[in-house]
Amino acid sequence: METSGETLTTRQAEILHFIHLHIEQLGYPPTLREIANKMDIRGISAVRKHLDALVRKGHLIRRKGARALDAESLLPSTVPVPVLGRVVAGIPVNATENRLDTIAIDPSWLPSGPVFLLRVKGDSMKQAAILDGDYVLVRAKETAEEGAIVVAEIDGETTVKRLRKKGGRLILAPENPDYNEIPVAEGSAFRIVGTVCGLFRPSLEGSH
Amino acid sequence: METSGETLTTRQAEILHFIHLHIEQLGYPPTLREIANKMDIRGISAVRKHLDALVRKGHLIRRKGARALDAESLLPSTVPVPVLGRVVAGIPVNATENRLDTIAIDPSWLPSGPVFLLRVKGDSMKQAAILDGDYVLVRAKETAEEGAIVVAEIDGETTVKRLRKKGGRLILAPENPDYNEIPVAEGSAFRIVGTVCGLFRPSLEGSH
DNA sequence: TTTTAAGGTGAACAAATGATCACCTTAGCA
DNA sequence: TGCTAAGGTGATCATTTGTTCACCTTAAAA
Repeated sequence: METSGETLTTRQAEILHFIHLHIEQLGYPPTLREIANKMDIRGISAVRKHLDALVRKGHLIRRKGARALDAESLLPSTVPVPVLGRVVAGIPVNATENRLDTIAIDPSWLPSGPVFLLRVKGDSMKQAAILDGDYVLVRAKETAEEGAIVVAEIDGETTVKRLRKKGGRLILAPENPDYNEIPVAEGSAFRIVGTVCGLFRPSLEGSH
Repeated sequence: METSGETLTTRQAEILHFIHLHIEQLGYPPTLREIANKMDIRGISAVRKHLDALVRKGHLIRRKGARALDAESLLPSTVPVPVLGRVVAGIPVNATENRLDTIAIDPSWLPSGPVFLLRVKGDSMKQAAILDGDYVLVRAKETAEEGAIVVAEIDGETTVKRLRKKGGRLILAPENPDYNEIPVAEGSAFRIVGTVCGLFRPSLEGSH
C-alpha cells in the first residue's frame, strides 16, 4: 500500500509527522498557526507552502475550512472484529452477548463478509500450527468444504477441527495424534459455525 | 470497552453518528454549521446544546477552536506497523527502504517499543507453529534471552530461529528435525535484530 | 554566474466559526 | 396547574482562521 509518489524533505516529513501526532492525540487536525507554533515558524505562509507540497506529493488532502486536513484517508483504516466467547445459536456476530472484546484488524487481512475472532482452547490442532490461546479468525458461514478447518458446534460443544469425510460420513478431525476423531452421528446436534480463515497469536514472547 | 455513561436520546445519537461518519469519510470533524445543515437545524445554538449533552454524557471531548471535536479517542485506535522485506544494517523500523507495506494492529496485541512485521520464509520453525508465509511480529532489540525465538542476521542472511546455548556457545536452533542448527562461529557477522512476540497468519483458508 | 527550489518573515484582509442571549414549542411529570 | 428537559429559531459579535502578496536567505543545479 504505497501512498507517496515523490519523497519528502526532512522538514516536510516533520510537519506531516506532527499532523499525524496531533490527530492521534486530539482527534482532529491542527490549524496552520498551531503547526507554525510547534515547528518554530513565525509566519503561516511557510506552513502553507509545506502543506501544498504535502498535498502535491500525495500525503495530505486539503479542503476548504478550518483544520480541513485529511492525513488519515491515506493511511490504512481498520475494521472492528468482535471476539466471541462461546459460539451458540444463530449467527452471533452481531450479538452483544458473548462478546468479550473488539479488536481492530487491517482490512487487507480480512475476507469479505461477516467474521469474528475465537480464542482456541487446547492443542488438538497442534499439527496445523494452531496452538492453545491462539485467536482464529472465523468467516461466519453454515457450510464448508471437505478439508477446511472449521468452527463447529456438536452436542452443545464448540470446537475447532478439520472437516473430513470417512465412509460417506462427516468427521471432525483433530491435527494431533493424542486426540480422537469426532464422528458426526446421524441424529447429533451438529452445526458448522464458520471456517477458519486466519490466525493471530499475540504475546508469543516467553514461550519455550 | 464501554464508553457511555448515560444513554443518548435519538437526536443526540443521530448527531454523534454524523460526527463519526464525517471523521471517517473526510478525516476531520465537522463544524457546528455543517452539523446543523445535515441535521436540518437552522440555528447553531441547538447544535451547541447537543454537543454539550454529548460531552456531559462522555461521548465527546470538546476543546477551543474550530472543529475541535474529539469523538475518536473514545473508540479503539490502532497502531500502524511496518512490514519489512529484508532486515539489514541498523534498526530499520523507521526506514522507508525495505518497507513493503504498513498494517494496522490493535494496540492490545502490541508490546511497547518499536516493532515491525516480517514474512517468514520456509518451515524451519514448523514445530513452534510458525509456518511459511506467516507474519511474525518482531520487537526490535539487540539482545535476547536464551530460549527466545529471535530474528537474527548471520553472515548477511536474516533468519527466524530459537536462540540457544550449547557448550558455552550460541546457536540458532530450528524447530524442525529436517533442518540443522546454525552455530554462531567466533568471528561471524552475527546480530540479533529482535525477538518474535506475536504471529499473524492471514488467508489461511484453502490450506490442507 | 544565474537560476531554481526549499524554507522563512511580515502584514493586511475577508470569510468562517463559536459564544452568547432572548425567546419559542412540545411532551412528560409532579 | 405549573415546572422542567429536549429541541429549536434568530441574530449579534469577537475571534480565529486561511488566503494572498511582497520580499528575504541559503544551497544546489545549470
